[in-house]
Amino acid sequence: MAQARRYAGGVDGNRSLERGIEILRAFRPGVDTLGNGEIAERTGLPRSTVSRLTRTLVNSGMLDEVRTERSYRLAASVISIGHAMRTGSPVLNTIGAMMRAESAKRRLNVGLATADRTMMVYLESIRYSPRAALRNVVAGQQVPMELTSLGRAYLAGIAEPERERLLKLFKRRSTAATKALLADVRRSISAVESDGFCAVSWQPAVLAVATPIVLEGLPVYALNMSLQNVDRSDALASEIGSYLNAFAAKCKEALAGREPE
Amino acid sequence: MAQARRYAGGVDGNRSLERGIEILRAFRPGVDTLGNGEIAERTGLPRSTVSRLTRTLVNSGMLDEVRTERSYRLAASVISIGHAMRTGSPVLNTIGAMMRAESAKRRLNVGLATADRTMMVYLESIRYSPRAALRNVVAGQQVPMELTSLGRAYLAGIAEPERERLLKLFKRRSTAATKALLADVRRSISAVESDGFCAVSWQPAVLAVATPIVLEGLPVYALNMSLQNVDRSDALASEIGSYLNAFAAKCKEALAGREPE
DNA sequence: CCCCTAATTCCACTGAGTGGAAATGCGAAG
DNA sequence: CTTCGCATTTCCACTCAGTGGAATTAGGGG
Repeated sequence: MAQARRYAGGVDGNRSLERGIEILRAFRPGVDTLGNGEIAERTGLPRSTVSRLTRTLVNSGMLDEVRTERSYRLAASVISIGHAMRTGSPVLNTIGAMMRAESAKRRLNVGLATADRTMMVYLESIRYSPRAALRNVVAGQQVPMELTSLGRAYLAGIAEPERERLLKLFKRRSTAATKALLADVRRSISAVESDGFCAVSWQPAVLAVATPIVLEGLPVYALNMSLQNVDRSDALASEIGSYLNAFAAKCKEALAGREPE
Repeated sequence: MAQARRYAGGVDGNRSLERGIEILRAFRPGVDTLGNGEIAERTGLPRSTVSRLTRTLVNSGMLDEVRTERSYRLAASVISIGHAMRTGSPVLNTIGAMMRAESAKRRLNVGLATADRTMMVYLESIRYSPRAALRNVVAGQQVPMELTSLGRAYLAGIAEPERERLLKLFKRRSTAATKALLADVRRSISAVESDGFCAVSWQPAVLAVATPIVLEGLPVYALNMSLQNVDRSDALASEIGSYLNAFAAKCKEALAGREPE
């Protein structure tokens, strides 16, 4: 009776685990609860399978069940694992404090991110604000790779084949202006290669510059500095860029010291 | 040849998914990389199984592989899921800003947490600091349930049978002073029932008071306020406690307004 | 109260997953 | 460069865990 479509993962890869992770991923930022039906829709999995997997995720503490509305939400466990990821990260451990100091010194925002598929994910984002009405740190927030300085610096830092693979994905998803966009992305990558950084303003009146951090045995990271409420100008971009280059050099030095550990 | 011990999960529950989650959990705060061997040791799973599951987790983006040292670390994906959890949380969305305002107004730390097994996990922790040398927000950080005001307030907020189940677990794990400790926990629970809050100083010179937040269709949360560099005094505790009660009432009002949504 | 919708459980089937053994890879020592 | 020793990965035959369509149950609205 079971007409399971043959699993493509082959000998490596565990189908149920993959599917369970897919279910967790179905909870995108902003969604609170999802019912099994919605999950089945979003993931394309059979409803009965979803029913069983969500139950397992509840038992494992990754989901909380909301009996009154027959639905689920991400449980606190996921942020404790996220916290473990951040405290484990040797890069964040080493340069987190430096980033804070630099933000205060230069009076601008400093961020550190790496890639999750086609998005950049902040590991840390320090917002400079003159008054202590500080923002909450947005660790975990995602921004699109192809539109941001962070993402383009990342692209400049990774190996050729992976870069081309990602560029193809952008082509597929952005509806309009693809050609101009891709050219712009490549221009940013060249800028990183020649100047060490690239500058982008994907949000109005925000100027951001970023540079890749490439270290053996670690994913490629991107470090950025940004400033709000300014007009984009090449002079300003290169000023911030020079700060960024200097700071990135200091970071790499610090990281080189503690890496072999 | 395969002599798999019969899976206890029965018809509900997916063994592979459970095991995969166990592997993610093996990365506790502070650990950077783990090899398959270490993971097998920590989880008690067969080495070959671990090998296959870690590969799946890499393919699913939850782990990064460090080829040079044949090991794995948590990938950025886990913090984006964590971020989704935080931005989805209706409680945090509603009272996050209020917490920040309250922290500034009362000049003390304000935190919001819920339970992950026997630990309390901060969803938000706003540290008051007179100078803007603010700390990074420690969302995701865990503190032991039985030793903290947060945890005891949580215990006071949950249903009887679940509470007794947890108390038994504490008995099992704490080596010394169990009896005195449990009595102390029960005293805190009584305090919550009579005064609305409990006060605990589990860290030297830090006074913390907490109160539960119980809402239909949501996990039980605990809200706390704390102050550093003070001596524990009942007068101070009840002063902060009254602030906390007032603030919690305001929070519950705000939450009642937006819950039915 | 009864229908309608959606989630859950049932069930027979089978291939996905298993774990011990063998092979492979990697680093260190000679 | 070769050999040894350890750890990880691959192989493989076996079988039970997992599957998904159908039946059932549970809610919620009229």
